[in-house]
Amino acid sequence: MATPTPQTAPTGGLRERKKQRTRDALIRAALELFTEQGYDATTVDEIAEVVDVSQRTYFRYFANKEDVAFAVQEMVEARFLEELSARPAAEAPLTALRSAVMVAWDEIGSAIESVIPLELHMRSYQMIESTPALVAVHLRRSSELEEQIARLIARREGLDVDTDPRPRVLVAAFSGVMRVAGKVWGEGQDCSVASIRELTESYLDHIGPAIADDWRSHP
Amino acid sequence: MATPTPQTAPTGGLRERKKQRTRDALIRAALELFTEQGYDATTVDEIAEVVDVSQRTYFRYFANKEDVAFAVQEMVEARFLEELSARPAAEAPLTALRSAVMVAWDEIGSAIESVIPLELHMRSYQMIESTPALVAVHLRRSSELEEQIARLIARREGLDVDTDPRPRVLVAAFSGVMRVAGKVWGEGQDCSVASIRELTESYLDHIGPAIADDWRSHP
DNA sequence: TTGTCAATTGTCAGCGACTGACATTAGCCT
DNA sequence: AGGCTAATGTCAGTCGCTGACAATTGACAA
Repeated sequence: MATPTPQTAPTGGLRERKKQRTRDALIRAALELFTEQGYDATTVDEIAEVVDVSQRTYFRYFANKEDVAFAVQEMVEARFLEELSARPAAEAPLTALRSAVMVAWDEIGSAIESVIPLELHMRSYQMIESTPALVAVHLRRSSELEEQIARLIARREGLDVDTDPRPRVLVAAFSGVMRVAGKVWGEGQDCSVASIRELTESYLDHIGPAIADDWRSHP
Repeated sequence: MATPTPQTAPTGGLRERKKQRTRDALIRAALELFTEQGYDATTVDEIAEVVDVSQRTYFRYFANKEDVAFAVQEMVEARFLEELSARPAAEAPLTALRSAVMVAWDEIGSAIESVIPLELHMRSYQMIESTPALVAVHLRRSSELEEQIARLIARREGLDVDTDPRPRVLVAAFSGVMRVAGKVWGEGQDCSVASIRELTESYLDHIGPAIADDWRSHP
């Protein structure tokens, strides 16, 4: 109580660095095992053994077996939110979302590399999309992110999310499209960053026309 | 091999009726326990005990603890798909989706009552929305439904889902909006069927305007 | 009715995810 | 060096879930 708020050493301590290393090692080991032998065929004990820690320690870093698969995604999402907050207020909502995604895709690469090889991350993404248990978690996480995005958009436009349905509706539509783009990408061959960037861009361009009623007159 | 395909009695057998009764009893018991004490606080053994069957038998009817919570939803979804297939080809895609939802909402009530009280189903829906593990499963199920809907829409319009992105994009946007409507309803007070019907209708009306760029000029 | 066949269920053993409790180790700070 | 506390290991136990095998029970023909 009387301590000057020591607060677990800001950054410099050996302890902190060691913890970070263990965490990164767990992520790397987990993703490697998941992508090689499959998620279900991998046990938490295996992951812990590779990193040479006890199973109990794994569960002190990650709440469950699934969470470790999304540790990198979490970084990406945080990056996207930052980018969205930084978009000029003059941009229309959908435009701001689109721009933020594009900028984020260009910048996250290096951030990811600091934890795991980018190629491993790409393979992990596809692994998630083809593992029912992880698809479910991924969707839930996405919907939580949507709520945050909706609130950001509402703030930009000076609206209240609980009164005006447009922020949530727009974000719901936007996210749905993003998800489909990611899914289609995962099913395709080209697993490069450029590929998903293009696909995303193309799909976002279709959102307007798809809502319009007369598909037959605009083929 | 030489048998004239007996195939587990079409409908009339005592065996079939008994199975159906057990299944319904499991659903009812599970939903009652889930809504009363919470999903996590309920064990599969408890559910089985109420129905007076072994835990093993429960798992012969449902693949896991989560599935039983969505047994009724499954009926509703099947009903919606039927309704959508029956919409006249002249209707525009988004219009057909909207109409199918509305008609489905008006008709499923009685079908649900044949298994569990409608009020229990409504409470279950809110229970699902407030249980992270179930939210995840719900979203995954929804996304699988989306794929089916997209293919239906594509067929209506004579398109190929793998070539033309519009069916999936539209359905993604549509489903996102539906989900938000359901979520907002779950958080509100009025848990009647009429209430969710109206909310859905209203939210679907906003999808067009929300995509448009100039929110500030149309408050 | 009775006996045979197949479907349903119960029992049991066991794995893997996860958690609380407590002992042990190891960075940190004076 | 020595005490403090955070991080880790160990252990026991619960719960979800599954395979294997035995017991029961409806279905159907002789």
